[in-house]
Amino acid sequence: MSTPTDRPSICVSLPDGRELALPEGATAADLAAKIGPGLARAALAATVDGEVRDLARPLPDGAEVRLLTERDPEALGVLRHSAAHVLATAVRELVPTAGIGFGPAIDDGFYYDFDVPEPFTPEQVAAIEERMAAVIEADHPFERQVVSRQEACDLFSDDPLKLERLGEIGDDEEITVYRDGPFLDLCRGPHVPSTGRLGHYRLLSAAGAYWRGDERRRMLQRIYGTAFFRAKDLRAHLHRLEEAKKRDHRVLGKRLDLFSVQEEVGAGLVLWHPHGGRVRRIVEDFLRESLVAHGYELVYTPHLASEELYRISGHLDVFAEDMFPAMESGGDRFRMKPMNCPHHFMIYRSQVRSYRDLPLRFAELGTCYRYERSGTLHGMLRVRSFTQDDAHIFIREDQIAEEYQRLLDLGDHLLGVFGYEYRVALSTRPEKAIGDAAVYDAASDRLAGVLRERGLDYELDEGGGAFYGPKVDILVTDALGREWQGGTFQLDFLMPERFGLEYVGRDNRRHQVVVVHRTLLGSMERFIGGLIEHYGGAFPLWLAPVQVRVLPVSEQWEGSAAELVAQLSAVGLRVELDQRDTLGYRIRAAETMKVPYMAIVGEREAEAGTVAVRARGARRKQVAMERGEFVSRLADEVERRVL
RNA sequence: GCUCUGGUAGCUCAGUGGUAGAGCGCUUCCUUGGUAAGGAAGAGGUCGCGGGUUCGAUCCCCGCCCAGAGCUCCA
Repeated sequence: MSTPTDRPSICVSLPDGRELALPEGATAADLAAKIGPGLARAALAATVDGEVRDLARPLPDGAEVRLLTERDPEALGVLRHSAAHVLATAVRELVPTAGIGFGPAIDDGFYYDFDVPEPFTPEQVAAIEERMAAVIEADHPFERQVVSRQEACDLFSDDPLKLERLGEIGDDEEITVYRDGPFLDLCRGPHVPSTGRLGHYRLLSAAGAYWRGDERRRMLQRIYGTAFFRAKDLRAHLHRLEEAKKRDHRVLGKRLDLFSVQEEVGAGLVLWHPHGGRVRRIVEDFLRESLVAHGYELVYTPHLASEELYRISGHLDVFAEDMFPAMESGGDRFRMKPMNCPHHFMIYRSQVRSYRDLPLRFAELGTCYRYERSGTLHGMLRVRSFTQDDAHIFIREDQIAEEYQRLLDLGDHLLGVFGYEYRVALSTRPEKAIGDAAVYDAASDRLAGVLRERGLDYELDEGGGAFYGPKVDILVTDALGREWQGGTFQLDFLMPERFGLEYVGRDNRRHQVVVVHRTLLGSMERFIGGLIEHYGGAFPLWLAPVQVRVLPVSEQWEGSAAELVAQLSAVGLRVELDQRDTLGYRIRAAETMKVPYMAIVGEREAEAGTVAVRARGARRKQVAMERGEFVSRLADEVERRVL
């Protein structure tokens, strides 16, 4: 389409379907200006036919253009990537010899990797952050320039990291550099129009990171930061980080006396203290009860096995590094078990199974041992000895869909009780898959069908499945909005073959079973570590290690208080009598230990046969209650597992 | 495993080349207290472990162990 003017023009379309004519060479910024001065000020970047671009780039004729302001989620990534450049600008000004790695935007902010002789000190990071303010103040425009390979090589001749990256850019790709004031970077962009658009940012930490994420290569120094459009959002983010620190299960685990990890015992080996043990036992009891109700058989298997077992499973070849070394005894070699699967397979194999027996569901709270690398250990969340809520389900191929329905029912029930939101992901056949691709894909399709049927808006991870079968993952979101692995249901077509797991069909022939490996909570360690953070240590009544503290106002009322303790214990409540020091002191102690209820007994209560009930966090808003009513209310709250 | 930082009383931490301190907690005594710390006294330490330097090391140096942040890894 051409217009009868002497200036050639282009036409672009907007998200609302409107079309606008612009002079040839007009940029997205020009477009914004044409639409209105407000948008011209607010625009940060644009999507052009779906690709995010700088505002300053000329628009192609016929493009679909969407102008991005701080309201668009894509804009935040652009802002953060630009913040990374500002960070690098500041670093270069303070340390001119610093080599420049990569500086991407990430989920919660951005980072930049620098090649410097010494790690950054906290003082340096503070100085860099201050320097960034000057770069922003200067309001340098981000200038994009397309250069030839030779020009780029010349520009970055003293920066080997950039030259290496340059070498990887194909001849068919455009090489672009971006400049903001003194800083020039090899970068694909896009960026906000100028450094002045950065407002609310914070540098968070500095630590080593391998160049290209490869542990065989040199270590660079990475600085992490975050940036937002609004001060409020930055504040909220920093607050969330603070909150996460306060909820750290390692800190709470110590303060609430739940667990410890001690040098003399060994790294990654968790000791469950009595109160942690109570929480675990309650979770386990609830889990076992749910499993039995869902048709599982509970099995038990030893903590170690002959190495031969792992030779059959094939794990010895692939995962020997991650297993504890062998123990020799009487000429046999034994290993601490790194997983329960082979043991359960041996139980399955111990007799001839009929198609009528299937599905067969073996569940075990199975303790496993894996020699995780020292740097990966983390409180209860990454350990070397852990108890999986493991199960192996043996089914016929035609039972896949129904079994996954049951699994999702069970998962939904369990996670709901703990107050977790979750989402689901399906991982399908990777390149390296073994066996019949058609069988794999048919199974994936069936799983997808199940998820659709349940109305689940699942995420598809194409090619993310294991080489032996597709899987469905449950990803839970905790109270702070963080995501955890919340269960995985893994189909396996390989192990049945390796172990010869068969059933006799209606046709009186042997057929291979299909195995589902599944865990719902993961491991007791990881799950309860996660629960501690989810609840911030304030467990709901049904899980709380101590549910009630009875506090006599003075020694005089101890007898009456003891009667109440007996009444509460009689219905199975976990109750303590606290008779130390002053009442104020004991209230403070109960709050600190996050005990759900305080039951106070003084003259008034002793005489009236009542109790003054103060709930955790309720300050002075306490209520007087008949004792019987108090007991039955708590019993009911436990029974219904109120959150 | 790698880089950096750290390890002092049960906990949180201060401190020093001449064998060590606080607060909380614990024990005992006084107080019998009505809603987030009443008062006093006392006990409690191989200053992570092993070497080295030094007249002398908790402190300086080396190795190891453990922890933290990040990287890498996670059947």
